[in-house]
Amino acid sequence: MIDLRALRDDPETFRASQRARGADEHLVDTVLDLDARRREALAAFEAKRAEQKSLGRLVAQAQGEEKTELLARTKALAAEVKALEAEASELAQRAEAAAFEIPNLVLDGVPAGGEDDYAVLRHVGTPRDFAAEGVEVRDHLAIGEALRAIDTERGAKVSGSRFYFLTGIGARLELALLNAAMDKAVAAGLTPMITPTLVKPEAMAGTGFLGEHAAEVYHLPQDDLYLVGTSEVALAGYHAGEILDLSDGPLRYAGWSACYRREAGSHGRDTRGIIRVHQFHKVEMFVYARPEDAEAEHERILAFEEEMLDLVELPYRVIDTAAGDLGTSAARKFDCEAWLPSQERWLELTSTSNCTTFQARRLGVRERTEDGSTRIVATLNGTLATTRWIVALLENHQQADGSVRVPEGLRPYLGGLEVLTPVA
RNA sequence: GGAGACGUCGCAUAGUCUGGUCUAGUGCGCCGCCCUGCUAAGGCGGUAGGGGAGCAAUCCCCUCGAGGGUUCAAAUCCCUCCGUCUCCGCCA
Repeated sequence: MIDLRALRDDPETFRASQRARGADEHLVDTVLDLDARRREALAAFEAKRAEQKSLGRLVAQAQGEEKTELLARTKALAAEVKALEAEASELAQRAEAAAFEIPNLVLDGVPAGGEDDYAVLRHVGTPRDFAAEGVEVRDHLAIGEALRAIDTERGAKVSGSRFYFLTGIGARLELALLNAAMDKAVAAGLTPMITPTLVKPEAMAGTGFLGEHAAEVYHLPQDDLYLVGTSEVALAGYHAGEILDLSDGPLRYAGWSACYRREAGSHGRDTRGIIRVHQFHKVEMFVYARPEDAEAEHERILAFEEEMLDLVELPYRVIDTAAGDLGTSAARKFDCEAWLPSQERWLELTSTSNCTTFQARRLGVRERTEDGSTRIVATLNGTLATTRWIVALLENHQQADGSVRVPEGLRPYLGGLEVLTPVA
């Protein structure tokens, strides 16, 4: 939810933001108009309501004929009040619905344009030259099957396409990655959390996932609950409706959860292996910060992600996502993409969004300021590890003999194992 | 799954039966001031959130778990939902 008062004060900034996203800028004027009408209707209702209340007080004290007469007046008033209230609340709903359509205001410096208009901020590490090494590149599924680590056939048998089993060393590898991520989070001062994966509509809507991406989300109609696509949803809802004390710095969490995605719009994309699946695990960072600290905190989260990528020794690049490719809630987003040797392209492994006050406004998360008043906080999120990392790990560390080298940072989580060897 | 009790402005509690000076009282906590060698005690005052109008002082509206309803008028009566607790059943 955008800041209506800010939109009223400076609509041009919002129009510019809409243009950068390739979204409809006239929506701003629709909201402006509805908001003006809403306030007008509200003032009319409130004036009439005040009259009704003061008259009501007289009724309580009056006796006999005077009372009868007052009752007649106040009875007529009641009908007017009811009508004005209905009008005001209808306009309030329409204004809010329109305001909900406007995605978050993009930050200065975010590249304009769509999916392909990202800016590459830097490259870290160098992809291996497999040809020079004499290694015939195999993709993660071929490697994973040889290691008896990934079983997509039985995943499909049990649950359908885009499901899989991680077996043996595959299961251990995922646990190793996620445990390493959790340890990293704890060392960095984040509070580890294991979160619900079924949430109420309010939590889902509050994080902005029921807008244009509603088709991506699993819904259980019998219980009106949603399966989360990320623990961000639960962690954002965690402090919903609360007034926080951020005087000792931001509140930083790391949520471990299963994630569920329908992948409704991605038929035919990444159908092989476990790159794009319906269910996976993730350790997600989530931060509540003061609005003026949000950009610094965003850099901090990005730094944690990069440290994690360094730990597993993956070559990657960092991109600054273009406005049109931002989620509804995000004002800026940095992705880290690891090199995928089998396809010779970059694969998103982490994504960190600065949602400024957009999510917190919907969810009613505020802080108590020095002067005793309250104001909306900023929220940020970022990936620390997911099941998908296994893909990049297997491919980048594969060796000529079909084995896979375990990066040193991960060895303590695999009982010191240095090499994953194919099962004969 | 069944039966019952409960949900009030940070915390605790009054108010609900019997609708109207409830414009939600009181205690604790917190903040300011006074008193006072210091501290404690005591005294006085202030202490929820959201929204609207206004240059401002200020005024008004909404919120007593949430949403509806009845009524001239709802914390109070009725309905639905959510949550907490107790007991029973069922399952671990």
